[in-house]
Amino acid sequence: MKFSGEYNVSIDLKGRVSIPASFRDELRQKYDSEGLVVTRYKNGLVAYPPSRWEEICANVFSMSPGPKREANIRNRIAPAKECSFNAQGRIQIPQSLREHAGLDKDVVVIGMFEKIEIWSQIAHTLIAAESESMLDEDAQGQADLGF
Amino acid sequence: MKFSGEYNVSIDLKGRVSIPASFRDELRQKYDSEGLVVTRYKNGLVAYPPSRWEEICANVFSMSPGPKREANIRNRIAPAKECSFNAQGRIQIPQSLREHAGLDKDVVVIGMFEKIEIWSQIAHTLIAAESESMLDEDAQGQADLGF
DNA sequence: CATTCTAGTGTCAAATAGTGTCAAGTGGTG
DNA sequence: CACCACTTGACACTATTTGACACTAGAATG
Repeated sequence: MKFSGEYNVSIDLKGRVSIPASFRDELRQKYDSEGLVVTRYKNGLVAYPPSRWEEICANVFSMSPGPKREANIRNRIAPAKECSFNAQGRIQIPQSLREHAGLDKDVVVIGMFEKIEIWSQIAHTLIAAESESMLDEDAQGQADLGF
Repeated sequence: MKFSGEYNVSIDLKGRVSIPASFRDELRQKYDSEGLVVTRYKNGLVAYPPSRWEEICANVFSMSPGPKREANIRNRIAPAKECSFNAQGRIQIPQSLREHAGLDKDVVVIGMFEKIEIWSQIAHTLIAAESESMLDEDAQGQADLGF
């Protein structure tokens, strides 16, 4: 059972986000971890179990020098921060990441199997609507998938 | 734990930039240093622990004479300035470097493992957006890396 | 040569951000 | 409907960052 499900959670006045208990259980059991590595992703955030993050970093650092490697380092690796849970299961998200994602009061946390996405409610509404219309336009593709 | 994380800091009216406490701790512990060597880098600035800077200088000076060696000396080595922290953890950035990077009020400081980059907010927003669209366009590549 | 400007320094104190913890809400489950 | 686990808001406390101001050194001006 990987991370899954969509949760509306709130952010407290100091920038801490509650991570759903089911995700914390999963992390403890499958990854033996009490925290997450959070970084930028599009105009939201993404969080990985620390062990997964190490693998990703190793992959990026082994790329040959060039603009793609640099873009990954600049926009994914460098802004990343390991955040651990407090007694209430909240993580403190650094200010720069909160600003990047426009987090403020209402936040959506989504289990994406190997990773967890974190969006502001607004950004999530937008991206979900966009995805929905993409699916709409491809009735055949959807049918082929069995939907 | 090398330098990492992205911080929005401000520059005071005399051109001093606050360096995040986590970077200062790292410098003190791993490099036994109370300052940074700052120089030009693209249209921003980059800062190194003094011991790393010595190595870089040695590498440049051992190049065989030619336009590349000269360009390195002219644009990287010559403009560099060692800046030490004041009691509040700020460094004074020379005027010529501030002008080069267009620093004015809002500044972004980014930990890049062995070095620290310093950008004006505007320049950083631009470069990050550029990097982001490069990553966006290569979904396959990103998936291969494990993101 | 005296005076005025400007850039830079040192320091203080206010403002802001982050941490730890408690207890009140909330919603799901039996 | 009562219980329980989870989530949320709140508060006190600490650490960090920021704005302000007085002071110094050196350059520019008359």
